[in-house]
Formats: sequence, structure tokens, C-alpha cells
Amino acid sequence: MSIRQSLLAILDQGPCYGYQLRSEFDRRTGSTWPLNVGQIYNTLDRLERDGLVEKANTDDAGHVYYAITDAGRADVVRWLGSPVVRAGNTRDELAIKLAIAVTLPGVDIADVIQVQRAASLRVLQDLTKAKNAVTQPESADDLAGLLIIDSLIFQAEAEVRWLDHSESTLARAVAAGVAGALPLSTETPKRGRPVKSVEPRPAGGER
Amino acid sequence: MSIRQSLLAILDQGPCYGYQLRSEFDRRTGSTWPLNVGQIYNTLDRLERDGLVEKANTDDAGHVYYAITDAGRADVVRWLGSPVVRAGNTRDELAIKLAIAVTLPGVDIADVIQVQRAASLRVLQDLTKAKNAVTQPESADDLAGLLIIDSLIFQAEAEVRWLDHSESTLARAVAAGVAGALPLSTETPKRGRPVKSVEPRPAGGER
DNA sequence: ACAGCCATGTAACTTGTTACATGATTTT
DNA sequence: AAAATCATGTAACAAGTTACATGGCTGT
Repeated sequence: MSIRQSLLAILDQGPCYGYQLRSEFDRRTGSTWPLNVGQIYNTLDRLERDGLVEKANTDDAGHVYYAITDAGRADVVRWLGSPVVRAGNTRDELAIKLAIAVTLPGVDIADVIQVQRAASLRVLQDLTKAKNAVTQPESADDLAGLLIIDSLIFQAEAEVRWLDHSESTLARAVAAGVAGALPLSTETPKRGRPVKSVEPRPAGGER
Repeated sequence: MSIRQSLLAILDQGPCYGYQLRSEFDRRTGSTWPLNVGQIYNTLDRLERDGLVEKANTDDAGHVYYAITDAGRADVVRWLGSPVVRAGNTRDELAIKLAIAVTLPGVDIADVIQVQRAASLRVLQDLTKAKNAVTQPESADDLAGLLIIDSLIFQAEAEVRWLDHSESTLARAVAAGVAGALPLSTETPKRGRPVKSVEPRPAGGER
């Protein structure tokens, strides 16, 4: 959703053609996640389909310009005015992986964590290096690039911290005798309406 | 990719039928991101298509069991043995949004940040409440649920910290006279091979 | 001439997501 | 009988990703 919204927001500044949109996007995001050109045209088609942009003129050079519509402008305002919600919506791949891994028999969780930690740390170091290489921001796109690097750094730091925290949590759990493996639920759930349980577990609650 | 891999990993413990896989997944992830049932069957079809699982027996109750294949087992091992890389791969929606917003004219960045900050803080508080409501973990799935909540908390904290950091970075930039808006690149890039530039900007580098 | 970028576009694909149809079973 | 859950499955779609075809332009 972010690419779509980003392109729309850029188009809010004035009509653009596809290739131009890519360079504008790359420039504004510090070329951290370069965009495949083909994707621009797909996205433009879909934006047009949804009535958020429309084909404008084609100039002598053959550039096909797209212009934002009123509905598109409204969408940009809504986007900028409402927060991004991640928890609750976006599934966190790493969290899921570790959570699943904990419930798996024959998996060395400590090892999984260490491998991840090493990788995250390496990423963090690369990011720090990249940040140090950045000169004082002179323009808004320099600033944007800096923001993105910072974001990745903050996230990577949190990741490492969480991994450390998880490691000790797990060590404590093992010491407390909580098993590291969870077998498949043996009792097949009965069909039909289940007996009203005292335990307030929301759904699928057999254990 | 995480759902697919998670289901495969669960199937590594033994054959399961679709509905069962959902409850297993939900149980192991603390029901944080409940899974739509239909998705299970889609995913199973695709896993079967890729040769990672195969249809096993169907029991008297009509449960259609799927079993993991050797290729599937290898895939699980590979998954658990290799780290998840986020930065570089996954695009961060919030970071992109803010980076784009900084380069947009007529956008009150401080306001965007504040709206986001309030929302993130609310999420953080809800998560903290949820964590406090968790009793001492007794089983591996309790532990997994705790890990996930912790992960979300660490991330949300990092998000708030980054927002604060960005706010002051931007304030400093404004004080230093770096404009808050970035117009569309006026000079249309010439077609054909560009002049060999001294500046080592990787791509699309006009400004 | 050729290399290499600028530029548009299409097709095929991935995972994820939801709405819906269908029916069995069991409790109220 | 009604309601709710268990259970399987299909169809359509969204957003993102990539490979490819095509051609124009320009500097070497």
C-alpha cells in the first residue's frame, strides 16, 4: 500500500510520467528500496482504475503524463492525516518465526536466536556506517534519506534488544521447567457447539 | 511468506488437517493475528503444488490430512537456520510515509508526526496492558504469546523513539534553513546516455 | 555501429485476504 | 427447530515483484 500511496502523493505535486515517478520516489527515499520500473506502470494503471489519477497529455518527447484527481487528492489528505497501524495489522515475520520455533520439538531456540542476532547486528553496523557516511543534509531529500536510515537503525536496535530479552526469558522458562516443545493437540475437537467453558480463551481453545 | 513457512513447520510435527492447522497456528502465536480459515486451504494447495506437502489419508470424520515431504522438511530446516532480513528487503511503510511527507510542500510534518506518535503510544499502552494481564507462562504456547507481545512492545517503543528523534532532527533542519518541501525535478532528464558525472550518485541522480 | 540509458508497457507470477457456498454435528 | 461450531473448499481480488519486448536517443 505504501508504494501506491507514495506515488499518489508525489503526483499531488503535479503531473508526472512513469519513469519520472520512479526517480522521484528513489530520490525521496534515499534509494534504500529502489523501485522496479515496471511496477510504476502497474500501479498507475490501478490508480487510474480506482479513479485516483487520470491520463493527462503526452508531450512531444513521448512522455505519458498522469494527473491526480479530486478523489486522489482526498486520498492523499486522508493518508497523511491518519496514522500507520502496524501491530494488529501487519504480521511480524520474525516474531512469528520465533514464536513458532519455541513450540517446535527438536529446535535449538538459542541457536536460532544467535543466528538472527548476528545477522541483525551486522545490519545494524552497516546502517551505522551508512549513516556516518551521510554529510549534513542540505535538501529535503537528504533529510528524508537520513530519516529512513534512522528508522532502520532504531528498528534494528529494537530487534537486537528483543532477541536478548527473549533469550533470557527463555532461559528463565527452561529453568522453571516450562517445556520447550509443544506437541500437536491430541484431542480432536468435537464438532458442534462446544461446552461453555469457564476459561475465557477466545477461540479454538483446547489444550 | 511467514504463514506459509509457519504452517509447514507445524506440519513437520506430524500430519494435520486444515482446520487443525489454524487452531495450532493461533495457539502458537497467542491469537495475535488470527488466521482466516480459507487461507489455510489456499496455502496448503500452494505448498502441495510446490511439492513441500502432500495429501495423506482422510479419516472417518472426513478430515483431510496433509503430510510434509522430504523437500518440505528441508525447507523448514533452511527456514529455521537462516535469519530473517527486514531492512533491505521489506519496505517500511511508516518510514516511507514520513520520508515522502518531508519532501511534500504544504504538509505539516510536525502534525503528521504527532498524530502518529499518539497512535503508537496508544498501541504501546494497550500492549503493556495485555502483557500485564498475562500470567506466568506455563506452557510453550504461553511463552510464544509472551514473546510476540514483547516483540510488539519493543517495536512500538522504537517507533515512538524514532518519531521523537525525527521531530528534533527536523526542527534542527528547519533552523538550519533546509527547506521542508522538495519540488518535482524541473529539468527533464535527457534521453540517451548521460554525461559521465564526477558525483558518484548511483542512479537517477539529477537534482 | 554499438553500448547504454531513457521510457513505456505487458504478462505472468507470488503471497496474502476475504466473501461465499456447502454441509455435518451438536447444544440449547 | 435454531444457533453455533467444525470443516472443506472455491473464486475473486489486492498489492507487490520480476522478466521481457520494444523502441528512441546520444555519446563514444
